Amino acid sequence: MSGSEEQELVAKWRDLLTCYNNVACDLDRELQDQHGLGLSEFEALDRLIESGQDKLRMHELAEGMYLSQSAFSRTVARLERAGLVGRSLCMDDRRALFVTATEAGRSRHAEARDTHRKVLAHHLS
Amino acid sequence: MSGSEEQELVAKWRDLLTCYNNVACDLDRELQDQHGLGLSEFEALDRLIESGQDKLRMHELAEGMYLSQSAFSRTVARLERAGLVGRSLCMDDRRALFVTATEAGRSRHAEARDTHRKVLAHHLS
DNA sequence: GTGCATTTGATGCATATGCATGTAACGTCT
DNA sequence: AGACGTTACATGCATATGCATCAAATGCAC
Repeated sequence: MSGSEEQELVAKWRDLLTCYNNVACDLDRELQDQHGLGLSEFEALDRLIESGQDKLRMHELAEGMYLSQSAFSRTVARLERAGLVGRSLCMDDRRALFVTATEAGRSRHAEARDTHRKVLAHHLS
Repeated sequence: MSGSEEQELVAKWRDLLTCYNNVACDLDRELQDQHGLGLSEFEALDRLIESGQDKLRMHELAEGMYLSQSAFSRTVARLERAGLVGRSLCMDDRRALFVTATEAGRSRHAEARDTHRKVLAHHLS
């Protein structure tokens, strides 16, 4: 790999690093301040509701998410503690858990969605 | 903002989120395992050495970095504890501190640089 | 069926982070 | 010179994260 290719690669990475942190930090702060939701909590809730499914297995919801399994587990636990999702046993496979958005979860998500989109538009347009 | 524009925006954000986390997580793990350096520590050391300056004020080094002031302060503190940088008083402005890479810092950086570039190339090419 | 690897989710632990705040030095204005 | 706002760093605190590990249920080979 040539020196200039390296430089390009590093520059690309630093852009990614900076851009991500700007957006993530701002997004997390806004969501937290205005809706009491962390970034990961919103992401999980958003994906759950946008899936159109009434309930998803933990594993299905975790799929495509950027978190480690443990961090995801705790994220859902926080959502549950906040009353925004519920968990129920899956009879087909008793290792698995279903996650469902509660009514409170749906309305919180609806409120937060505007903030989310606004911050994204501000940074990524 | 139309629905499809929103979708596009969200998709863009999720790509960024996923991509960043993949690279950052992998990079941090490799740097930590192979060289005992965290991602932020490497970034700080890299920027210090690449600057070509013998010493930089904390504030100058922090500039353009993605961390909060407190996180940056602790990152440099870790580098110092590891013997990879030194800090010295700035006589012009006694609030400021100079940061300098030690010999150990320079050689550690040289070792880690390959790993860094390799991981970046693997993810961003 | 039995044994064993695999899968699913939770948890202990160490650590990095952001926010708020503290401290000291600087600059300015009067 | 004195008062006051600003700047440069450090630190207390709460929290989110990853890794390793654990427990339980499942599947698979025999």
